[in-house]
Amino acid sequence: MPELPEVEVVRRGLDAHVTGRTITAVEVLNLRAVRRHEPGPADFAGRLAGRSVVAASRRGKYLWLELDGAEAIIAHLGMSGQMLVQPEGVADEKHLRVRVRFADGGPELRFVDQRTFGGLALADMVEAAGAAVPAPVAHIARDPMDPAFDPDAAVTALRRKRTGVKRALLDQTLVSGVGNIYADESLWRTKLHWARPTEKLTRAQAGELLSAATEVMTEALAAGGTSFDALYVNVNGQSGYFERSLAVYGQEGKPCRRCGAEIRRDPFMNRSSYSCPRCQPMPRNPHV
DNA sequence: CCTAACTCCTGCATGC
DNA sequence: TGCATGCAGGAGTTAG
Repeated sequence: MPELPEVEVVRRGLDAHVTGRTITAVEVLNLRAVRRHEPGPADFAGRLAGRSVVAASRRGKYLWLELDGAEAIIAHLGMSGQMLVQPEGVADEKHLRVRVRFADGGPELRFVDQRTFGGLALADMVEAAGAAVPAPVAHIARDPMDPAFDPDAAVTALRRKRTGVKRALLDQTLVSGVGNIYADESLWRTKLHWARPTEKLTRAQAGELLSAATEVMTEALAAGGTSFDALYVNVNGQSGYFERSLAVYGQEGKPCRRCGAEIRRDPFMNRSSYSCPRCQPMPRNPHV
């Protein structure tokens, strides 16, 4: 599932293959893919023709192609979204949702998404907390890879939230970029149970958790991202290799690599949390 | 204002 | 074999 490292891999691919090019035509093959673009698919396609891409940017799991004229194509990959750069004429992917053609006649950009949780939209660039971002991203906190990321402010935000630590870590308005996989990995590295109430966290513990998240995502990025069941691929259609390095996520029943206890899976927010029962003991007052 | 549940979607694995 | 169910889950929306 695309979290920060996977989205960053895609951003780099887009920067290399799309930045500097001029759009000639956009084809929306699935309405749901542009549902966040309020004026509708015709408006989306019509307003993109003739525009130039000046940069590929990212905050957390959001990425966007900045255009001339203070607008951007904002993209969220959801669970299964892919940005593919394909030569014209290559057979359409089964779940091709949007096609973008360019004036140079080179490879086209394809948004492919099986589960359709992702989508594209055209948005205005706005000023938010000293940064220029598309309007729909204004409420998203800076991620740990952002040069302007403020760890102390993030620690304060996490501890102010009255909930379990994993819920807080997944809240993109506090710290962005972390999803279910890297949340579990970060908690394991910090030896914290996912249901630990945030108000019981010391500043030091919250800081260690953020450091662990930064560390694990940095390692994943170096490996090209994490991938399962071939749903996530980078801009050229290649999967990452970080899944081999996961300590707890998806490892139910396997021995903890630190203590040997069997990794457990708990239901959490209609999904799963993986943890080591010995390294990450359940708190006395779990916040489920 | 705050937190948590709900909802969207497709494909694969599992069970009866 | 076929059908129902569960699971993967990010984030906007709604409810309390």
